[in-house]
Amino acid sequence: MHESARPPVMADVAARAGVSLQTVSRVVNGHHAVRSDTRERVEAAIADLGYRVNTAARALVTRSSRTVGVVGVSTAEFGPTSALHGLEAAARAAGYATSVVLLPDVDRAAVRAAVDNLRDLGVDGLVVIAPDDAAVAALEALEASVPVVTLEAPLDAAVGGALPSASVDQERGARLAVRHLLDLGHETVHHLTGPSDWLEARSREAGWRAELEESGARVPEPVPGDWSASSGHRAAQQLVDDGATAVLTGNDQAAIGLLGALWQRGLAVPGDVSVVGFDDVPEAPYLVPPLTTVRQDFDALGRRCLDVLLARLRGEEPDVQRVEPSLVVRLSTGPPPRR
Amino acid sequence: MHESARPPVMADVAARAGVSLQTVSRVVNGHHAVRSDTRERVEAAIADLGYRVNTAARALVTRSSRTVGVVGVSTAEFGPTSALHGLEAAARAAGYATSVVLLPDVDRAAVRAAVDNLRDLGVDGLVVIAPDDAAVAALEALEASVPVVTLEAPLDAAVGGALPSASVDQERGARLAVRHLLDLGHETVHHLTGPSDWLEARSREAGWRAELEESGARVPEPVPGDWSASSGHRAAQQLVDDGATAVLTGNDQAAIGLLGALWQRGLAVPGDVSVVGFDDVPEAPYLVPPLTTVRQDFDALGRRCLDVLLARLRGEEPDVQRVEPSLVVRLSTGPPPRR
DNA sequence: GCAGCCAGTGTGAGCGCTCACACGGAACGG
DNA sequence: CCGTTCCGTGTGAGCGCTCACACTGGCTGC
Repeated sequence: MHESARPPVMADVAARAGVSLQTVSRVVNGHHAVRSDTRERVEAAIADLGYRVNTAARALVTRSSRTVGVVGVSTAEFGPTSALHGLEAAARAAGYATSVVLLPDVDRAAVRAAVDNLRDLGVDGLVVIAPDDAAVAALEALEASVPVVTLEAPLDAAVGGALPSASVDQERGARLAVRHLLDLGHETVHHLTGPSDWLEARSREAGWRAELEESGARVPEPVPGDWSASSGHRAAQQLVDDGATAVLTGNDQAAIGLLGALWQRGLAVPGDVSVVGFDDVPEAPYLVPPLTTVRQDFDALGRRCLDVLLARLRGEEPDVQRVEPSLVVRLSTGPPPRR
Repeated sequence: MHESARPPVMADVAARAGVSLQTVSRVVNGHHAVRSDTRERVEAAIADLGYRVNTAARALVTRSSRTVGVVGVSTAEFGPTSALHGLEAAARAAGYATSVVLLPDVDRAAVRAAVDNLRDLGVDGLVVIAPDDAAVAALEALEASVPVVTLEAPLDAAVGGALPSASVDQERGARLAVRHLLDLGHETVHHLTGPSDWLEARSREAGWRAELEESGARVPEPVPGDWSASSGHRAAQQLVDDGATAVLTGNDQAAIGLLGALWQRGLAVPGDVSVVGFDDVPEAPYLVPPLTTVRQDFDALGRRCLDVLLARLRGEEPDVQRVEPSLVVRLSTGPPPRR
């Protein structure tokens, strides 16, 4: 390692190895047409000098920054966070850097601004982990300028042209949960929804409704929630008033809130009310009582999502990737109370 | 907006506005020495053409990418995640992009590789949200090459040269919790620690110990944990065997695990055992029972951390930033059981 | 035996921008 | 009325790299 004011550039390496710039470039980029002793000489020079390629210069000429941009929601929720982790790991493995913009509010203007930020950075592709209507709407227009993939915006989204995406089969997850509860003997299953402008929330609700209808069970009015524990807490009263014996919540956070509220009212879970969450957060097995929930592999989802993006960057028309959810039965579900 | 194969460049704008390249550059960079009608003409041309500056070209010549790199741990935990959100928001507000590397394992080699990745990207500065010993050790050597700031690695860290940092006063937080429990009448307070190679965990333990000692209370053997709910769950038996009546856990996740385990054993909280967490995750008020915990403002922490980094980029020697924690008393703490 | 080929290397140009500097002209003092 | 200052603008060079192409020499093929 030499210490000098200016970091070494390719020309320094070329001079030291006694070759041309072009040859150094070939070595750096793993080009095959280089004799192996030449390659070794260049590699030695690179190591001696502590040379590192200048990404800005490379990006300028190749018009590619080998960076993917991620637009996400600024919540510390388990799902989006884990998906980001999976995505970043996959991107890094594929030689891409990851630039993020985390939005507190996912309105149309904010998404648009975030996308512009990222585009100015020269990202090769974009992933949006915020599949609510505003985000999707903001995305539709600019599809042409840079490849965009969404996480959790299924093909059947009611909005115009389908964006390529990776998603968990939410509908199936919800059906699994409803089936489980009906099989336990519950007459019907109540649903505490996620925010209705989220595609995921709508898919879960659709699955819940479909499974109930197909089983000939009454479909109770869904109770609106917003993913948060506090919304689960607030919803408890209405669910109790409705005489719910089984509740499918939009996610585990909401289930936690509901569990807390039921406990405060002296209601037993699952004795009086069975509760199923959605996500399987790491704490789920340790809640009081341990939570039955629909497990989603967010990490895999993030990886899949990157696969879709890379396929698009290669010019392919990738399929929508589906990740299968599964039901994890713990102690928060049981037979309905006897009348 | 004109559609064309090549996106417009500065020269196109210059031609359209009838000025030189340099003048366009001045307008784009908000330079003052431009007559206002010239500026308006240039701005109109920019808007017409849909021109956007090419960051790669700018970075090449300015040797600054206006990007900060963040190295974090790949856990969906509330603290690091929220800090990242705060950091990114602050960076964006300051006109910086944020590139992340999220590591599943924070060993020395991984941190080094992550830092190299980010450095190759040309980041102006680096934030490390993974203040365990391995990370700090990996950081020490390269301090010179790029400004580094750590989140949660306090000045008094036992390791060599202090890195600039922003951190919550963990010791004070732990003292607050211990004080609260002693005031309730507990003879002493047990501690379920975080991983011992984490600086935060050690600070919390130090605060816990100091407060006990200063109060003349017995200092029980701390029980080792790793931040996870499952470690809290596992620790329950030992704590019960030790006759603990009050436990301070390393974080809220561990508290959740402990709460679950106590419930399974039929022990009442706070009747038999009082529990205090650390972090104040959004679910804390809804746990069974609602959790008394030490609140940390991670979002503010992230913002502060970026302030420190920006100060360093301006060439200042910033102070270590401290964020004050506070105790949030809920229902998981009460007087000790009567004998 | 010479056209043809390919592996291995070098050459020149240029990606889009900012920097240091040069330059003309209005404003101002003496 | 001329030197000095400033404002507004333009000029040339060059950041570090990759691209398309040109070149060399040893090899195959008929």
